[in-house]
Amino acid sequence: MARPKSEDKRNAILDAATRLFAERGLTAAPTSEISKQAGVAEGTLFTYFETKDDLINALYQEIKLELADAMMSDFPRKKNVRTRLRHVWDRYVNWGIANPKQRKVLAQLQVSEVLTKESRDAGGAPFVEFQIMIRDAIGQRVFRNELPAELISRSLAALVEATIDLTVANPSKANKYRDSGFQMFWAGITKS
Amino acid sequence: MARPKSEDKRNAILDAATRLFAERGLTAAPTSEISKQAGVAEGTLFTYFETKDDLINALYQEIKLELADAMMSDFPRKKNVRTRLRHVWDRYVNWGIANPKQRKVLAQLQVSEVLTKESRDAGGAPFVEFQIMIRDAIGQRVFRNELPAELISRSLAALVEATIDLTVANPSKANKYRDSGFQMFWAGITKS
DNA sequence: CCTATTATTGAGTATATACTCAATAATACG
DNA sequence: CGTATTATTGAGTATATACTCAATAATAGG
Repeated sequence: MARPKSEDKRNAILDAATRLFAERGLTAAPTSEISKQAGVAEGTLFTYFETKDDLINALYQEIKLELADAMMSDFPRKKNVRTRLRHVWDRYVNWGIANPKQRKVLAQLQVSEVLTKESRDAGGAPFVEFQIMIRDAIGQRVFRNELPAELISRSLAALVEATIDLTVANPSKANKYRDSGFQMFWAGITKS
Repeated sequence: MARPKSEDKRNAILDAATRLFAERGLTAAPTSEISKQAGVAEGTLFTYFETKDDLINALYQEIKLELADAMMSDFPRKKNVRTRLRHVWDRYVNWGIANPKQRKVLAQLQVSEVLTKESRDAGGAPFVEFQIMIRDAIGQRVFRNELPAELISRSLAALVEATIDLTVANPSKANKYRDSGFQMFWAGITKS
């Protein structure tokens, strides 16, 4: 294996793509610009990613992994469900505020037609521990009766996203939004 | 004014665009294909919409208007807040199930970079009555303290979207999903 | 029925951009 | 070192597509 690929260049390409996709959208960000901003020749981009679609799919998995890492680091496995959910909630909110471009790209990718089923599956993989927690809690009847697990995960994600948007628009109320948002979520899923 | 434009042709173009955008995404649907499916020459498309971006912006406003009409028709203005919210909830869910393509296009448009601020404002206009209802209810302390109006609207939208997705995946449980989703929403926003 | 005006057509154009490839440079390994 | 292998470069290519425009058709108003 003579002359290995550089992890740095790969990351530079993914970083530049994140910036440009967030600013201009997936299709309005040409590979020529991405490679220029990454500090490599355009041809080099294609030694790291066979096609632009491959780059997009790789970026999706990368960002999902970052998000999962942020959410699940120091996860308090021994604490009760509410504490664990609050942990995930806070980490997710913090990540979103700190990484607006990643968040914007993710929003575009979720609805795009270029993501393969494999990418979607791979993107979900880092969240299995979270999903297992939800299923366990359902088994232990922590939540309102008959609530599907997917409804719970999706409402968490949706309320976090709304919380982040509000916080970005009005940063001084960050703590208030974080609390109200979680209270609303928790009240919605638990028994009255 | 010799030879007027045809409302039918305009609608045919918007319909074809909806289909193609839903199937292939905004940028992968060429104007040549849109006009072909609409049964007009490509040049005709550009007499109805100056640019493709204009077409996209017009389509956005059109779909938002349809959705608002569906949600607010027969709106029970005299009934209590819960009943009114449930009305909106049910209509929104029904519209989403009946109009999967419109819903998919809307999801793409919300995160796209081509929507102008004017379009976003115009798209929100048909929902003012709904927004006013929320603000009134907040004034009357119907909801949990300190919940921002935007958090309420967004969580309704998000939970409806999740409910629709679940229903489409498992139509026999439509009624169950519709009920659990709304219960979750209502429990989340009202005082315990 | 005339005619001024505007819609319709579709072949043609200008432009953008994903991807290629021959030449060159770097490096792992013997 | 020497060399086989692979990365790097960037000018060039093939292709796609948004938009134009001259010719033609339709229609409102007189």
